[in-house]
Amino acid sequence: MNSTAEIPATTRQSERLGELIEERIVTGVYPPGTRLDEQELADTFGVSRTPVREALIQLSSVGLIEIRPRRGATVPEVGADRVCEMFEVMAELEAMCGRLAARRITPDEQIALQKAHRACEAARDANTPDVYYQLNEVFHQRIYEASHNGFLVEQATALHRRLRPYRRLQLRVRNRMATSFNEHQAIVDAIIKGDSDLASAQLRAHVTVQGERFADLVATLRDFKAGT
Amino acid sequence: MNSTAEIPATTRQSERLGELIEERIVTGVYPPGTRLDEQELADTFGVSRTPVREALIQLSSVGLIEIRPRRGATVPEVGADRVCEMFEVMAELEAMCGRLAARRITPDEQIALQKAHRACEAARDANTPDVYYQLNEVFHQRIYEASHNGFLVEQATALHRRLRPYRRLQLRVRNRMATSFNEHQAIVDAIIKGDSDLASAQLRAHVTVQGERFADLVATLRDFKAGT
DNA sequence: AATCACCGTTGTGTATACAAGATATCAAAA
DNA sequence: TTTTGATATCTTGTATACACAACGGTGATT
Repeated sequence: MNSTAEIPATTRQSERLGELIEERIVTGVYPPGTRLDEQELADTFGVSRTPVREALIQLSSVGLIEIRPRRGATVPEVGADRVCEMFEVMAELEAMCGRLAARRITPDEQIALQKAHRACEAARDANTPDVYYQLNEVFHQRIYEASHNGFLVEQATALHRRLRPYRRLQLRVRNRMATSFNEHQAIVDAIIKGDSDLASAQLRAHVTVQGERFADLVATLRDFKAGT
Repeated sequence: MNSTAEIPATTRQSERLGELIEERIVTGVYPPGTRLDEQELADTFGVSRTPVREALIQLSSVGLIEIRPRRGATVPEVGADRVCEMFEVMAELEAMCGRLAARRITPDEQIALQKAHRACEAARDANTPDVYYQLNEVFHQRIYEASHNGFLVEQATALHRRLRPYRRLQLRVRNRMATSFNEHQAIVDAIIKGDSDLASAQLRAHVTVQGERFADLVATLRDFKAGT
């Protein structure tokens, strides 16, 4: 598909380390509030402190961890309100992707988009939330690409990645797959039709509900906690 | 103004180094295509290679430089189309700020915004483009803050910073200050009025013209080059 | 004469050593 | 008993040393 596939075959350990640590953060192995000791990480991964430091600095500048001078790195307690803010921005980025995609999508990309969409449908019918979750990412990625704005694709992808753990929480919400798929359908229709305003609005709403669902979930958890 | 002013008084040399190098990149001291030799930078700033490397990695993950494994860091040739893409995204981010600001701005922030606006007016009347340029940044920052979305503020500020050198090119375009100020006026009116759609549209247009102006400038330069 | 291979140099990637600040512990005094 | 102060330890920040890959040049071979 993408003939400009770049396989840099990075020799930098710090890059690989960054991914490993990021993985452990988003999967909850290093929950919020965790102190990331450099020596400890170095021992864990069998390398020296140097690549670990480089990885931490990179993660820090992406916003995944916080580094306070002379006090080390910690996984930040991402406040629920913060996450909501991020969903708010995500909604707008996706809306922008949709708006541009409706105007710029090529025939090939239309096919790819519908293919991804039908794959989601299959996952819905099979009632396999995990698969649907995966395919959903592909679906959105297709829309990003159809915007024909490389910088936007990067930004949207990055934020999407960062929000992944919070989106994951909603996997098994009642009727989530069916609702999501119907929203996707409307989005695809709008894009194919070339209705940029509609596509934009649909996508914004689609993502915004996720943010609201997250807020609901947090509120529920808080009440639950308070109840005990 | 902001009582939560955080002055971390960073002890990390790499952080300061990052800013210094960034400064030199955006001001053209290290023009696109420059090879950034680690030892050379270390000597220049009187430190060892370690902090230099950390600074470079940070700049790399922000996208300001490119690091290819075993081949060192270079200042990328940011294609004109790439910059246009970034302006396109910037326009959308600013539009979002305006939309939210129109709904959420507080009385205090209204005052601050109008104050920044009047400062711009003074610079326009004094016909001092450099001052106007500075105050223009403050003006936009006020709008960001009025969106009451901290994450959005960060994203918008970061991209604004990154686009600064390209915006600077347009400083002395004919009537730029007067036009810009009039656009600002419309934006302020829309925000104060609470008309989020209008504020959003005005801001999007305001930034979009900057991107188009940049494109025009590039086209002109290309023609000029071809002519010689 | 042109091309390819080998070797030397240069510079990145990693490890270790050292310096300085921050935290923790323990003791002493209020 | 609590609080404060001093010291010890631990961790980060920086420098230096070493290993290895990439680039360039020179020489030999076709």
